[in-house]
Amino acid sequence: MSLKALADRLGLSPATVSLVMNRSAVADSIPQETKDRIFAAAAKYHYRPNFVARSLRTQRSFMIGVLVPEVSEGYASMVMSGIEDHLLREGYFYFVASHRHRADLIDEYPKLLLARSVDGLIAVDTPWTHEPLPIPVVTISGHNESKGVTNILLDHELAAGLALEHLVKHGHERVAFIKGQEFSSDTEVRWNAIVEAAARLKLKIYPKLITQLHGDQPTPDLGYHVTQKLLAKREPFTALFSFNDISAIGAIRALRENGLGVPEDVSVVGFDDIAGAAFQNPSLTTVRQPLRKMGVIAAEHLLQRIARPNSDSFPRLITVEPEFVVRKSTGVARTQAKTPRKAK
Amino acid sequence: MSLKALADRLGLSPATVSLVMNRSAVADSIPQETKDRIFAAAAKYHYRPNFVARSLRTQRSFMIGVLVPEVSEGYASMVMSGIEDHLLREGYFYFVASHRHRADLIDEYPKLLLARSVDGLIAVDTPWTHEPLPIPVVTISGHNESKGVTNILLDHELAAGLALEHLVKHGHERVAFIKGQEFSSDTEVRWNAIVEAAARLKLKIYPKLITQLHGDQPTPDLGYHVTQKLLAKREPFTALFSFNDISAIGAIRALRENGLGVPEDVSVVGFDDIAGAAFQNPSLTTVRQPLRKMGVIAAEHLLQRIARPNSDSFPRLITVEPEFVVRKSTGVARTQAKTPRKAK
DNA sequence: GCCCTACAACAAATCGATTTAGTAATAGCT
DNA sequence: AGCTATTACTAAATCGATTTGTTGTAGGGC
Repeated sequence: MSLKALADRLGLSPATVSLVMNRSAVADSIPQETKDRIFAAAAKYHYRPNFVARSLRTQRSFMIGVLVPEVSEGYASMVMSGIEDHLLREGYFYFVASHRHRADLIDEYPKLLLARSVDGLIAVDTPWTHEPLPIPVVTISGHNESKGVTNILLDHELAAGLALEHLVKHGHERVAFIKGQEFSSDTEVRWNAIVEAAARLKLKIYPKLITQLHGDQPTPDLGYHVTQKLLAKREPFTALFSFNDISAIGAIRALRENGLGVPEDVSVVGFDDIAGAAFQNPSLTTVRQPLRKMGVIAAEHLLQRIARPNSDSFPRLITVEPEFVVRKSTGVARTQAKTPRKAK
Repeated sequence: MSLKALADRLGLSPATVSLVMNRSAVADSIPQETKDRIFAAAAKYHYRPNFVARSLRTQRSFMIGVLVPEVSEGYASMVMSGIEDHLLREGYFYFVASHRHRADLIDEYPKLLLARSVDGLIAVDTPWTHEPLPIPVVTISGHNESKGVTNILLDHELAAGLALEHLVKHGHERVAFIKGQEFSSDTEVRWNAIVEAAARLKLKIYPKLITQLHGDQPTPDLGYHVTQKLLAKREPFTALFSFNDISAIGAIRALRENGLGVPEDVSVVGFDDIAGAAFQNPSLTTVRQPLRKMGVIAAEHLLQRIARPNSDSFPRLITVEPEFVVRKSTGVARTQAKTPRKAK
């Protein structure tokens, strides 16, 4: 049922019907009786305006593009959940595209989405080095200074401080670190924050206790392997601060297999507080990112920018605060750091 | 840069440029030299056809709607990952809408998506009782007989058989069951398959050992609570077969808190094999659903149906096979089922 | 009786592509 | 020369809405 067909049935022109349906100011002069007739007919025939046609005419599609590394992974999907909440409430739909860290896709998808006439773009955990786009862009953990981009970032200084304070307070002096992958946009900022917080807390960082994740699959295996290698160095430590919960889970397994108890021998701190963190065994002490909230904030700011196009007065940076969640994977440091026994 | 603008620069009509760009048969008579000029200009000015305009004219949007209960949850996001893989490869984009089991949204979203001119719909783990839609619909674990719908279902008979055979083989005779929520479309079918397989294997099912999940949040808490209640009955059992991995994880925690070891006192079998299942402690024995693959299959069949509209010869039912994954949460049954001690 | 304003509605252009039904010019054939 | 066939294009309709700029008509003021 098109506008024209509806207008024909009413004996009115499409223009009139459109004006009334959209509550245009021009329709003020149209008597209530006629309006009611139009609304009644629209309801009766289940008229819904064709969005494609409307988009073509108004140059507004009410569609948003969302770029993530991978949908089937806790971080991105929590953020998406927040994004969706707000967008659908406001009458928008969104496309999801996951690039799996492939540079060609990170480059191509925004263009494809643009050709689809999306009104705006949200990039989650995706490095953003694009030329300025003709539509508003919001990044979450994007870490960049591109023109026209609103960044939503965690306060990594606070995050690092909370985690290290917790460890220091429990007597840990030899702390191992698992850094994030090269490609992860949080990696560098997070690490700098850790170095800074450690200095402030007079916690010495031992280069031999620093490892880094490699590989782009979001599985605990990465943390497992990296921890195995760390243990092979036989460099004692009483705590481990992991880049994310997924890796922390793998790390715990590796520690266990090497005869080290968590938290008796080694305290483990994760990052993110993904859905599964609380239900690990032991439950994971971790730095919670307000992921859903970050998604909501991203959507809100994007829609605000869409509503006021070519206004230059939008925030470039929005910081959200982490929360430290103490669970069972951390405890008081052993006086003597234990070296692993060989895994049987 | 529109088609018209491009045509103007070339001194040709939009018609010609469109015909050539789309490699229409009508353009066969156009000399290669002209075609090359057109392609060169298109590349030079980065011409990309406006999808909205094209959709309006051709009545094909190359957009798919995907309906899920919740994006931030392992089951749906694994399936989505498979769906996305295939769709983007074929030049489609997709909208995601999560209904969180709200009946009004389950009813409304398909209509909204239809008004958006999607070419097809995939409903994941969503009961489907809609009137026939004018576009192809594929459901995953939808369990229904609606007209015009392609169903993709797990072979629940096989799944139940695999799990119960494993338990029976290990000497389990008193097996507790956690059924799925009322609203989950898999619940009934799965349960029927379990009853059938149990009969075949001469495994007695004790009504007192049957519990059911309640609540629509995808957290282990549901499994935890239900298992607490089960234990409160002080009805002995040596194994527990849970509706899904998430609940199994919660159940394990409840068992532990009541002084029962997994798998020493109680063997636990999950369902789905979500990403975290392998990295639980103990790692979870579970029935693996090929979720990504189910997503891919759904997308494939949907696109096939879109390619051949008003053909009635499409499969109504596609069955995929589960795989039984033996890990560390199951073992040989205790000769004497142990009753829980009070949690301290 | 004439002009002006307000009212109620509509015609037509527009968004950017696709696609059918042409047309003009040249070539080929008898 | 006259006819058809081919070549190389193009005009115009169309998809379904939005929106600007009219157009009659009725009523009010003088």
